[in-house]
Amino acid sequence: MTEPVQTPPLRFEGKEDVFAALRAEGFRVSTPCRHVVNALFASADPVSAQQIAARAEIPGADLSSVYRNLERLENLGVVRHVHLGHGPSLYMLVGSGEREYLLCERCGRARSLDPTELDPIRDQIERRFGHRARFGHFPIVGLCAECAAAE
Amino acid sequence: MTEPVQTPPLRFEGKEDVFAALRAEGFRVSTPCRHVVNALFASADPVSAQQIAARAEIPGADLSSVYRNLERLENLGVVRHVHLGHGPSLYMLVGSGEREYLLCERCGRARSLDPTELDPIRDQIERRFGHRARFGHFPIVGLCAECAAAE
DNA sequence: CCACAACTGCAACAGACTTGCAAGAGGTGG
DNA sequence: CCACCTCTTGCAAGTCTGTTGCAGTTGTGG
Repeated sequence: MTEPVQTPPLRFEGKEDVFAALRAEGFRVSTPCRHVVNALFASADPVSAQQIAARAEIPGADLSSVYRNLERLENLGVVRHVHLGHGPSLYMLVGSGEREYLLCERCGRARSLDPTELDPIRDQIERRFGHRARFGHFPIVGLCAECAAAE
Repeated sequence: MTEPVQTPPLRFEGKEDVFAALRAEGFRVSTPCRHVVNALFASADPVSAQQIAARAEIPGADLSSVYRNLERLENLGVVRHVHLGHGPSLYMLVGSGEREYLLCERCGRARSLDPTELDPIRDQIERRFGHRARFGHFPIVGLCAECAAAE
């Protein structure tokens, strides 16, 4: 009925791992589900639910099913979404373990980082302001090197 | 017709400065406009358009007018808005000059900073990743000291 | 291959804006 | 101080993103 709570630290090397994890939790691997997972594995950049639904692969993919599958995958720890301010949420694979992101507000590309890479920055912010930054859910928005050069 | 492009580096010490700036740009200072400016000056924390419209001060304040005024004020450089992920955009006074914000995703409070305070952090990010972070439009989201302690 | 709960697809709904337009009201010139 | 002109308003309708209810369909364990 409701989604299960949390996942053990799983690793997802490929689609089959994701499907296996879903089945292990009692979820079913349906056609729309496969479609969403395929879309996520097919794109290096974060994608919106609209973009997933619009893929040629399955013409009649229903948006609500896409959202429901994304939500499930997010609960499973396979997917994360970020908010770029305006526009829809963008979904991306977490891969294995926690990731944090530098998001370019111009080209929309996300650069994935190991959280330890941002620890010095997080520490510096906490030391100075007592604010514990969480870049996992809300990435560091700005301009990537290319877009900054093009400004 | 359309909003003018950008503003010179103005300082807004109080409501009257804002009204004067509006008039100087050819805009009119109407009742809903005053209402929005009053609401912004009355609140230390960022507020949503809904909250502004709902103020007791003027019962029949129309949401679309609030949005239109906020947009104008933002073009004028008086107001900035931030996205807390879910929920509506939150609007706040820029005050004088640029500001950057630490936003608590739990209590919604924004801590206003002088941009120079974040320069070391911005520099460190740029040095390591070539990513030019812009915290003005999208603040650093995380937990403020109190909420972090309560976790 | 069966049964049955987990999904799907559809349609309606919700929240946050946005837009079109006729009516109304700042404010400036006379 | 009044008239006029244009900027603004208020309302209604529309858009966009996402959510929910429900009847029908379909994976899956047995």
